[in-house]
Amino acid sequence: MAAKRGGARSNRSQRPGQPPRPAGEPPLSRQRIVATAVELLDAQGIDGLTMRRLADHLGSGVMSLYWHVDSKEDVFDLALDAVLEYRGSPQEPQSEDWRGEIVHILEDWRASMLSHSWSASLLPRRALGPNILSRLELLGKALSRAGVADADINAAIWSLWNYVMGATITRASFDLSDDDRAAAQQRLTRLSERYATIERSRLLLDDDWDGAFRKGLGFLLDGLAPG
Amino acid sequence: MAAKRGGARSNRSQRPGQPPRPAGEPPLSRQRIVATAVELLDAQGIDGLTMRRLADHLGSGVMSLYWHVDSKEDVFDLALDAVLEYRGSPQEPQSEDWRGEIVHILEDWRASMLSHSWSASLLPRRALGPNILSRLELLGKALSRAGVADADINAAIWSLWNYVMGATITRASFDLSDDDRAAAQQRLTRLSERYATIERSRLLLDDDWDGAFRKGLGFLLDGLAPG
DNA sequence: ACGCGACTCGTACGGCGTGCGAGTCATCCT
DNA sequence: AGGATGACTCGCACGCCGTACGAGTCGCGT
Repeated sequence: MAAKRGGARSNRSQRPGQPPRPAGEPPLSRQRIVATAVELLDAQGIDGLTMRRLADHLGSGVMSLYWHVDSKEDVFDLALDAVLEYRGSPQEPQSEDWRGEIVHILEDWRASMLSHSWSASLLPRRALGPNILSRLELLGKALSRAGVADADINAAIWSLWNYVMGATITRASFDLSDDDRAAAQQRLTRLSERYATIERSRLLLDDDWDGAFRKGLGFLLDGLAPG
Repeated sequence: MAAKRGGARSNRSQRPGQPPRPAGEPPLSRQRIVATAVELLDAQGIDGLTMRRLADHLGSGVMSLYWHVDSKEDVFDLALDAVLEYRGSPQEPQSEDWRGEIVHILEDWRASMLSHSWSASLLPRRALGPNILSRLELLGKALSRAGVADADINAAIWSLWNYVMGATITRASFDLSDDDRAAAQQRLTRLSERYATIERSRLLLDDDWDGAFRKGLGFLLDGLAPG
């Protein structure tokens, strides 16, 4: 009763005969809306997505969107899950190199999110879509094969999830402000008595994000499955 | 030139003689604005903070706020940093239990953010305020004392930061949806062939967040400073 | 012929952040 | 004393937002 219509739209294409579309635009559909939303988000960031702009890009009226989606929140959810689809190696390698496999899963995850940088700051407040769950499942399987005790599996999964989320979100948000970071480091230097250690290590200037990600992930995996 | 006035407001209280305030409200000030913003955020969440509401609670006109802050973004920044102030143990323990110390720093950090749950989803897109830097400095010192090599210090700091951020953000966002999680787990069960592993481990039902946080942190520290 | 469901969309409402410029009042300079 | 200055407050108005509502179109089953 809340919305005009509950959840399951998408009776797409059950249209029996081809309805001759004039020429201009293909018909509106959930998929087309989501795809366009992702484009817009990629191009303009989170604030760049408005229902009006979305409708413009689709060549439709604003309110038509609401037949296919429940709300703008809904659009965010769909766009996020769409972007996080996992195209893993097609033939399950099932190798014994569980560590390499886990690293691969997580690096791919991070890469997916970083190539749509809005997704990092979006994910925290959204539900887990099916594509996210698939990734978690994959991770769980790999950990299990790696010999992590059943009792530790959940903690292990969450640890890795936490690490990846934190790293990705941090990376995505620092990315934007390149000379801000230089400025910040300078501020540190000026106050070097208060921030001696991180000033010395040049924490804010270090920009080998990928290396740092791998290194930290290595530490974590060392702890998770020693030997 | 961008804003009417750059950064350094805050010539507060340099007023020579007490200007006799009538009785009603104390004068507007950056501090009062930030404090009220935090109250509002705590009570109503991120969307609950609007400039109009903020002004109402302060008993002032909306536009008066803009004398003291640059923009709503500015208010967010200030509120975030205010909430993340570290009130550590007053007498630096300087103990040899570096591990306990690190755990304490990070648990306190997490607790600070969780007690203002909006902060978790806000932090990703903001600059590092002085209070955040202080915490990083503390962490760096402790790691250094723990014997982490200079070359690894940055990676270690970021690893712990990532872990804490990820864990906190995840916790804060899952918190809100308690039976959503039950529903999600049920969905898993229905599709148990696709999600066998995480269904079996009851990943989505496990709600010992604090325990999982400590456990995962333990893993990471094991990897960071073995022995 | 007619109703019905799927779908589209114009209008309108209430709320938002904030630019602008006018108003108040204590202080300082002459 | 008189005027200028600067700190601060605030009402108005603009353009944008998400979306409730209800009217309109069109192909189909009867």
